[in-house]
Amino acid sequence: MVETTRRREIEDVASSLFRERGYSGTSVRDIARALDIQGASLYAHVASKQDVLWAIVDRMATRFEAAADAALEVADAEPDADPGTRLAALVRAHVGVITDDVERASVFVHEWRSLSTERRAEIGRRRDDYERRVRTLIAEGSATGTFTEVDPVVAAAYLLTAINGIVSWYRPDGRVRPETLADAYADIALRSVSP
Amino acid sequence: MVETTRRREIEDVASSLFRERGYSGTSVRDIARALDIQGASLYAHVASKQDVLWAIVDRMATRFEAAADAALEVADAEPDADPGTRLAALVRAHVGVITDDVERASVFVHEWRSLSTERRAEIGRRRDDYERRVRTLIAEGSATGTFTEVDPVVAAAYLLTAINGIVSWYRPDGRVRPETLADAYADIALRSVSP
DNA sequence: CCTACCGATCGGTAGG
DNA sequence: CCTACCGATCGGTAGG
Repeated sequence: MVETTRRREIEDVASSLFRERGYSGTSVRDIARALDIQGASLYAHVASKQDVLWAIVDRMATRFEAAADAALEVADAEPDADPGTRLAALVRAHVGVITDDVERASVFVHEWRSLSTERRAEIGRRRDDYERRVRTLIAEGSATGTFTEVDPVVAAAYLLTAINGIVSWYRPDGRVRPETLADAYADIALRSVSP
Repeated sequence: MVETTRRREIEDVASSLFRERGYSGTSVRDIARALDIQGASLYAHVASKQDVLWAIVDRMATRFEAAADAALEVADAEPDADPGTRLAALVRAHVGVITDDVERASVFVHEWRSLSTERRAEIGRRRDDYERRVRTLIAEGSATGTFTEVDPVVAAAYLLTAINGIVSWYRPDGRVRPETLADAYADIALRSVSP
């Protein structure tokens, strides 16, 4: 599957450039240059610049969804599963997806606005669904007294923008280890809704 | 000062477009069209597209700095000034600057990367200074036992990305009132570092 | 603030 | 994956 690895290389390079300069600020030639091929040659592998963006964003959306599903499933399997455990598991999973691939994660967080109208709408829906899960989780914790009384909409916005904000500063070769970060963020998040 | 108001109109329109489509995704003609003038006519008022971006970003940087200064000064004047009061005041001030002008704030948060090398470096320094103040505040609270023991770097990153994240979802005509938001955010922020 | 215009670059296609 | 090429648009200038 030469085709597949080349596509992946293109996505890697594009993610990195999109993160640095944005989708509009990155030309097809920029991507090609990073791969040591001619601009027009890129079209042997992709249909359009837009398709590259879509591949990155769609893949990451799926990854976030899957990670949340898996984390909540595990958390629910534990005998002492409460909203706190669930929220911590969700945060840890979300942070893990980001640190595992900051470049694509950054494109997902910031560049989905450059998607074509329909694709943008789809991602908008999926983001809404995801955010709704977080809100529900917080609302449940609030209702049972595990969490303090907060506006779930505001608290979820605070939480999600904080976590997604990792894409703006995290570097894999930096001082902060992924595991440490996941723990610290789960900790802060939990404390921020504690009574 | 006709010149000044026209410049302000240009900045208003540019902020709105830069927020929606990004600096690279916005053309000089887009800005001109929103003002009902010809693309080239814009150059009667501004030297370059880059200068418009700089005007917006520089103005907002100054506003954030001034708001933080004022808030901390007031907080320190109170007899029971402790790190908690100071942090709450800082958060409220920061949120206030954002809700007061989400469009420019959004450009400040997201588009400063499109600044020319030197200007980008200057804003980088000023952002670092600002972030350092937040870290110090958190570290002081940690040391005196007002706050829990946290990594000030990680906690400050969490806090600042959460607050700046307001630019990604806040709408002046939305459900959430600016004052309510400032209170709620100060509350969550304080709780997130409480023992 | 306008018209007329500039060279450079854009995303993408044709045809190998 | 390359060369050659396309029309459209880019930021910006000259000269009123």
